[in-house]
Amino acid sequence: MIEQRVRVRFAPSPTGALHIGGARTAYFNWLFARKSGGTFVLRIDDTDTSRSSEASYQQIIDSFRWLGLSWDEGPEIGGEFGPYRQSERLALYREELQRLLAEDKVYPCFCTQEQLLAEREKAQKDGRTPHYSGHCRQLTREQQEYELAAGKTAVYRLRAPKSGSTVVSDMIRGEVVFNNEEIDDFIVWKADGTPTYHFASCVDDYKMGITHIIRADEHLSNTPRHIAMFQALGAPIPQFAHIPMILAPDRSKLSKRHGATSVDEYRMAGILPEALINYLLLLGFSPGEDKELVEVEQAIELFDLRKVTKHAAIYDVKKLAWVNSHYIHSASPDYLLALVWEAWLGRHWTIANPNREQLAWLRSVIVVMQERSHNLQDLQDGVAYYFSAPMQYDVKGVRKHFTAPSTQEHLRRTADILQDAVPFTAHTIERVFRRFIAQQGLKGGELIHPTRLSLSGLTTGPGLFDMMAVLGRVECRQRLLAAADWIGQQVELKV
RNA sequence: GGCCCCAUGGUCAAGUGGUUAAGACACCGCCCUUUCACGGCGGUAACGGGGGUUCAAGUCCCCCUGGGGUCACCA
Repeated sequence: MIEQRVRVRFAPSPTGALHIGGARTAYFNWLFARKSGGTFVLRIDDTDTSRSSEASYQQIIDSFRWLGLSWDEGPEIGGEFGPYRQSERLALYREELQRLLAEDKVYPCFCTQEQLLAEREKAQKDGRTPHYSGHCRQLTREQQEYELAAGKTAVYRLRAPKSGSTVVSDMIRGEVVFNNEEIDDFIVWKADGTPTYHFASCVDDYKMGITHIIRADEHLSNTPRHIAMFQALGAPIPQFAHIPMILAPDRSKLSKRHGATSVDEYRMAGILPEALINYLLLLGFSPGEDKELVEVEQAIELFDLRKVTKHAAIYDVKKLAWVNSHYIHSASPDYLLALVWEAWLGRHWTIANPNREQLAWLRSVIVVMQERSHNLQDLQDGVAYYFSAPMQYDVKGVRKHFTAPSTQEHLRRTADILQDAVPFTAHTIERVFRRFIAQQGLKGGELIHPTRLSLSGLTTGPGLFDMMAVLGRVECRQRLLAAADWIGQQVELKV
């Protein structure tokens, strides 16, 4: 037996954003291809022109690039089996349809939608599977010609096997047997002159030499249809692997009401692509050796389709958040700075072409904040006070740290002693601070907390002295005096 | 409704006839500490139910229950 080069594909339809379930399916395909030295094909299933849109096509492409899922053949880059958008392959489908028609493997059907609907409803009522009756299956060539000549519009159906059984050999589930009576003569060609998904997909898999079809569980029931389709086409039957679905926390199908469901939404929520792809790997697969944090390179090594679970997984945003914070913490400051750059620029926190010194300072803001950031948002919204003095002070903080009678005076004194910290580093600042605390007979927190609140307006944040070093002496002094003034005003207002 | 798939803690998930039933997230407690995080230590928590097979069943078989999918001129 000749060992065949692995060729897999992911075929999204551009009717919306790339779903995380789709992203995981794509990733598993990609991993399988990379691991086996095979080819990963990206194909766009846009036969449904009314629902497909250029915008969502673009969004899907962007999501793939963002996730780092590169394709070996597909839109934008081409390949020897192109084109890779089904809307551009119509002539090919038509050709295959003609062939199948000539071989009598497909036949025209003139039943109206009303007839079919009635049939279906009756079957439903009688407790039978709502299948096509086969009304037009018996039509002779002459009868077909007659109807066509009369100008009747036709759809085309596959002459599916009516007896025996079809065995789906699935790499994850083993052998799944379907009774062929369950497969009806499904439509392969619509009245509007375009192929259905089942037809286009199988023709493409055949023509593109796809060896393994790795797709979501929901297609398992469709597989005997596809096998019948491949047989009609005279195509080899690919290997199948149906991976379990991703469910919402209430075990229902994931939908908008469950929050973020698309790759794009996670990107906008400040999730790193490395984190999302890592989390996706953990859904339905266990890398083994108690590994949870697995980067792409290692994932390629560890991935094994046969070890994919059989049951659906519920996605857990908390764990995603944990994975994400790991990647945020271990990322290089420059990388993170690049990621927040646009946002910072938009807020005028930085300029388009900073000099070396300015860049170093921006980096220091990242450095001091990244350890306690869990996502990119934290690095965008949580760093405002480095760029401008706080507009207000945390209410609870004020009650707790600004109410002692001596606070106002302590803050002014602190502003003064900062002159002694030379150079102005976390180390020297702390030394000056500790000395002052000792002189005044204070407890550390009695000075540290009011200072933090004065400088950032917040009660939480990085180590105070690190934060002060980043802010700089002048800024610290101004903010401390401003806070002291503010406290003074509050006292007057009360009186 | 017919057919198909699935079933270990709240969630992800090891486990392939003999284990004190891993680990991670989350949660709780303690420690570290100027705050918040991080980190460290510890804890609560699971084989859906019922029948078999076997010396022995989370692991094999059957039934039930539950969940999911599919049966379109959507993909």
